Amino acid sequence: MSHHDPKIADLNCGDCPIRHRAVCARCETDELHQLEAIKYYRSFQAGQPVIWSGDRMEFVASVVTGIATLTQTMEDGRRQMVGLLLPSDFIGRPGRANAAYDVTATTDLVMCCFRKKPFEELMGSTPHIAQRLLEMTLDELDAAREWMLLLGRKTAREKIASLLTIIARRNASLKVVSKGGVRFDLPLTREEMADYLGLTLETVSRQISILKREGVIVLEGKRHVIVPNLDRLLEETGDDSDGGMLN
Amino acid sequence: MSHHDPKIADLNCGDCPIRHRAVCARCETDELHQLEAIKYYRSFQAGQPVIWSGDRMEFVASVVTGIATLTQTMEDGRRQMVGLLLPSDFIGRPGRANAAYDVTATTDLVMCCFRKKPFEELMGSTPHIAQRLLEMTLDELDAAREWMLLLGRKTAREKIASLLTIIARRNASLKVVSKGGVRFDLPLTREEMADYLGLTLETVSRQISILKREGVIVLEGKRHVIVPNLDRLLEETGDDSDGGMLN
DNA sequence: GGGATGCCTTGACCCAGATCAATCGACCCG
DNA sequence: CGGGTCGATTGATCTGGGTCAAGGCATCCC
Repeated sequence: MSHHDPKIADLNCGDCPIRHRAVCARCETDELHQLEAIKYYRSFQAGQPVIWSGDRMEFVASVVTGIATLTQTMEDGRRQMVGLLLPSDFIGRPGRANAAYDVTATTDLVMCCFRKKPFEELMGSTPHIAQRLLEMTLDELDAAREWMLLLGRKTAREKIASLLTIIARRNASLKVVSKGGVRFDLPLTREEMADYLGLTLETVSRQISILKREGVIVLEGKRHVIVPNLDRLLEETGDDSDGGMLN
Repeated sequence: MSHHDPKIADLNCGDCPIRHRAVCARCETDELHQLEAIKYYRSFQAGQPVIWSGDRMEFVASVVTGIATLTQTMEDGRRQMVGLLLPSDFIGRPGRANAAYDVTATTDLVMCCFRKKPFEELMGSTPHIAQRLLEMTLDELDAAREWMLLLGRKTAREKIASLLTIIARRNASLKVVSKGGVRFDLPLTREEMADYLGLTLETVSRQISILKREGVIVLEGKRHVIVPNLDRLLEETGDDSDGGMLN
């Protein structure tokens, strides 16, 4: 990835791919300059840890490119992923000194970081940042609650179908194939999928095989998924079929 | 409850029991007067629905006394509780027209409501409200993520112990008995506990019986719980024993 | 070429928790 | 008082997904 991303360190906020979806989305140009003054980029390779739970956090950040995960671990090693961070998602919590979760880069990752102290000060004087952060946090809360339904009540098959649907929906790099079909790469290993879904990796593997056998999905290698008919996949999620007109 | 709460409708914000923990916690007296001008109280009896998912919501609110629940339901009837709203907790989402969850009063409930439109305007002009709401939303997000770990990875016994611990910790009406022990009333039926924990009501009942048989808890009637040794209960939750020094 | 490693798949078996069903007790009401 | 309702308990049985174990298939490195 980095070899055709030559000068991300010099990236101008105006040209930033997440300019209109990240915490800075609502900022006017002068506010953007203030953020620009305290920002710096950090890159991580796929698989690298970004922070461990309990570590002191000197910064908050936005994901620019790549994918990171938030994970909680119990003493005996049981793990539950509690968040999937895609481009424009926010990492860290203003007003908290230590990380509450393990953060890991699952693909190559570029983050736009702000030192915490100046960011917090800027938030006090720039309502546009605080407003956007509130909005993003409310969205994350909704996503967390949807995930609670999945973890508490869905079957293994429904969990897999739901995860594939979410990746298909949120992933910018997806390609449309034919009418009603899409294709995309899985950004997670089977084990990471299991950690996200509250399953074991064996069950994930088996359910994917079953969906493949039934023609709901087609695999090209282990990671590339083709969904010939997205509606068909949607039926398997257990969710309200009619997209549930919220908002 | 209402017979010794004679004039809640006339309650002055200065005397409000949730004055220092709700959305209004950070407000100065003049800001409080502005909120006071648009507030009104609503009461619900135990068991009454407050709103159904999808309904138009004309207000946002704080829980003043009592307990409400947020629940999601799948078409086939599977239910998952996604939030437990205790006094000072906030209901509704600024900027959203329709409710995303079913809200139900599980005990007699009094809410302090604000019509949505004026509240949103006030939020724009009163950073103290938006700040506090952001803080509360971040706390709820953390709670939701802790619940994701419970739903995805804990055993039935650990789930019950965790729920009892949370109720013991958050419940103001709890009494301390002897050294290291507490007693309190369960605000939920077995079925509601099951909906919260991602279990069936039979499993909830069985696990409670087992904890009782082992002396971890003592029941007085169906609803009143005595925990002779809170540390003992804590050991059963599966959580880090040392309260996990965050923040 | 031939290990070694990482990720994935598949099979055999088992068990925690779901399901189905009967019973109990507290409370209410005619 | 007897019958109905609602919540809770307990038993018997079943099963979805966990656990344990054996390969498979790339990729990498000596």
